[in-house]
Amino acid sequence: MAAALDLFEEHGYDNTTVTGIAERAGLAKSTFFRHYADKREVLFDDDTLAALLVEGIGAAPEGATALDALAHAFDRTGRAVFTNDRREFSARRIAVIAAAPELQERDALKERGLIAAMVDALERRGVPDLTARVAAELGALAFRVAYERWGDPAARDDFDQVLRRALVDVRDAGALC
Amino acid sequence: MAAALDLFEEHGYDNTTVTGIAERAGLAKSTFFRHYADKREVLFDDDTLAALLVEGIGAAPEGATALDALAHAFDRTGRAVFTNDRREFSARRIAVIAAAPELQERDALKERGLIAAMVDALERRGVPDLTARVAAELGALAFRVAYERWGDPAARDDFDQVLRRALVDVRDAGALC
DNA sequence: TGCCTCGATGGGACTTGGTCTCATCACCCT
DNA sequence: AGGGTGATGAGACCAAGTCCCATCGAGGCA
Repeated sequence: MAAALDLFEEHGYDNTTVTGIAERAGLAKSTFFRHYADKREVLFDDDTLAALLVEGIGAAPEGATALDALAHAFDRTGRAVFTNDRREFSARRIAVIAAAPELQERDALKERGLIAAMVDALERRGVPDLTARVAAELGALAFRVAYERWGDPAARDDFDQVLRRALVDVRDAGALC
Repeated sequence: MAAALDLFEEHGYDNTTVTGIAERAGLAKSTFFRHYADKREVLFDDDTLAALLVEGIGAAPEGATALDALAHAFDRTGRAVFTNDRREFSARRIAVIAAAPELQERDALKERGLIAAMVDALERRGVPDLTARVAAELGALAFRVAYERWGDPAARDDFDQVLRRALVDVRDAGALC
């Protein structure tokens, strides 16, 4: 993954071959595809996030609203996954993805997966379907906003704080619609 | 596009080759790629939707809130693009996309594009950034819900009615978060 | 020590998506 | 009749992704 990120930065996604990535990492092309389903996946292989979110939503206090359950899950998840030593990496990753449509595509799909997982977890709490979908969508938006803000080198707060703040901002903005 | 939809239904997306699609349509492979940027794009080549939405948002009455502007745009757009004779086609298209991850990926990216266009149009009306993002996200959700409901063969209403209804539902659900 | 198993890797053949170039063909204009 | 022009066909070519088989190294075991 590190080799891929380097090469994508240096030559662009399109001008980087899987053979090149593997070579740089000291592996064969076939070994690359044994670890990643395809070239895009090399920047998206994290499944732990969804699992943690689902668990956190399930563990939220009984009477919490949908967005409160999300806030609870975010608090438990944020700092665990996005440690401060990954901040610089996140910024580089965001920049590379923003420059390659194929990576944006994968990013959008992964986000859909996250949203679907959140909707599932909310519905298991008894939240009605459409409410769950709206809440998950807003949660995902807050997450994206937080990820961008946190990736800023000038930012100093931990991810969970940034995320909580973003969720409040999104909720407030939603009240103005 | 018709040839592709047929073959995707019959053999699945993965087991359909571009050569096969072109053959069925009486064309050469190179001609296919002259019309569509890639194999996925054959089901997503519609740019008019975004343009109509942007225009509709710009034309909404001055004092309207963000979601009201979206509702206005939806009213002008709905029936123009999604005529009743395309209802069956939409249902087939949805089913094919749901069965192929690569198509879902493209679908997710196109939706992001639509959202970005709506955010732009809203910001040009003076709507603050985060409010615009929330509104566009909710609008996209309403759009997706409406597209699904409208594709149901049992549905009888025109698309713009279904869409308006979906937007109200989403707004109500948002109030419960 | 020698043998065996097993998971991870390397290597290479093969299919398909996608790009590019060149030739051809139909049509239109004068 | 001739010459431009835009759409198409044909095929070479590259890279992504699949598949199969050979190899290697780390234990486990007699």
